[in-house]
Amino acid sequence: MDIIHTTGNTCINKLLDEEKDELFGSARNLYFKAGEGVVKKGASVHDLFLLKEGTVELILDEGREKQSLILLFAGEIIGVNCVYSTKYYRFSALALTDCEVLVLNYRVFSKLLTNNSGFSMSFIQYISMVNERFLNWHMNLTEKNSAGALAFLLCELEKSYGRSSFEIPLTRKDMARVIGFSRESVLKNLADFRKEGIVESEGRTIKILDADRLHDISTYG
Amino acid sequence: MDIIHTTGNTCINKLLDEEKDELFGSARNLYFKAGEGVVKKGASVHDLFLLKEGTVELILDEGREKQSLILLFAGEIIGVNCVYSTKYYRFSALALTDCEVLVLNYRVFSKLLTNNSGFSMSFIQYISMVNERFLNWHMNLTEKNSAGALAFLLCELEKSYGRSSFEIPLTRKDMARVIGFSRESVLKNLADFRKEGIVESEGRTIKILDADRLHDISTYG
DNA sequence: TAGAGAAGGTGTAAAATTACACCCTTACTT
DNA sequence: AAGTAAGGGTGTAATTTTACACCTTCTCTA
Repeated sequence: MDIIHTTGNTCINKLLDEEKDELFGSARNLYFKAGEGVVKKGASVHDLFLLKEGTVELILDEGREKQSLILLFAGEIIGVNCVYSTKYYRFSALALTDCEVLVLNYRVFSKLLTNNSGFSMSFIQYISMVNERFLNWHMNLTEKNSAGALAFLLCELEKSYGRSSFEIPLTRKDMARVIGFSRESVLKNLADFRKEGIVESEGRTIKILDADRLHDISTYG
Repeated sequence: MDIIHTTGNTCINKLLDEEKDELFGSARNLYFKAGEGVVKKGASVHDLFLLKEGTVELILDEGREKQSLILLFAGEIIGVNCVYSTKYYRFSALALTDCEVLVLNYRVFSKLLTNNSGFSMSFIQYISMVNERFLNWHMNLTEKNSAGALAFLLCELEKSYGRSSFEIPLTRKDMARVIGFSRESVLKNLADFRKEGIVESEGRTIKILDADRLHDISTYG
């Protein structure tokens, strides 16, 4: 199955220069340290948080926080689904790395959607793609066994960072939560991957040696 | 957790009378028998399928067809996420009951989105809500044990039909696929529910006796 | 009306995952 | 420098779910 993977939303490019000036002129930058909360579940959506740099994890921090929703990388609007539906965040976002967020003004954004039909059509495409990505992510993780889910996560990280060797922004416990399995399952599967020469891992440094094999495990696992 | 449950999309009500005439004038009705395929995964999205009557199941009919995506009831546009993203269906839709579908012309619909900003904003709200519903449905099923998942399904059906007693449009095997567990798990949990006086069930006739208890099992199961 | 097939149902065995217990190492704190 | 907390790691037991085997009922069809 193809993994739909937005490389960031492009709808803002549909704006005229003067509209961009208005949107960015009313925007401000926020910086978050790794581990900080970016948005809090239940809070009202006042503005749109465009993730310019870093990785965040979306979590449903309820009683049962077995599994996180998804990881978001640079280019995504955090909680874009909630902006025009519930108007409050349905989940929390946690910075996994240091993050830079551009806060776009809700009223300006909405006005531009209303006035510029090219922009609104492009935004419809964007949220449709985000929808697909969420669903795809979740289906990929929940239909798999623990090995397949871990392989999927590693493949996604490789793709997002564009390198086969990277520092994973998650502890083993975090990885378990993201893929919806136990910490022990992550450790055991990671040990298996090492034994079979599919990955090298030492602490947070992960190097994917056999991407094809990993992808197969992700697909058929 | 609140279950977001669209009672059908209302964005079409934002259209002017003449726009409605144009949209419905170019539309046609299709009728499907229970068991028939409504849309096929991989097919291009030519038009929008508005489900006027009946219940359909969305399935990712790949090799691993462990779990279906969601059930859709009257009022929903089938595959609305795909219309402006992938442009082809990412899943198949199967009629569980006899269905009536209103086929809306894609070009007319898109033109109205472009020309009527109130409609497009309302459509953005609609697809955001659909997004929420998909995610909520999936999270509810995958975070639960088999009893909780079955309880969730029964609660959703009760809510959709607006009655505590109904004919379930699914065989036990179907129910298993919808909630992502095995047929035996469904049967055993259903037997437990009967023993504990939570439901009565005889074949496809289901009567919910203790909705509160069922809801608790759904929430904490 | 006999037979096949689909559906509901249940017990037991097998498989997978989680939970627990415990180890080692590192890094931070006092 | 010792103590403690957090993270990585691994074996074994407990739990959950699935798989298998088998039975009954109902319906459709030859």
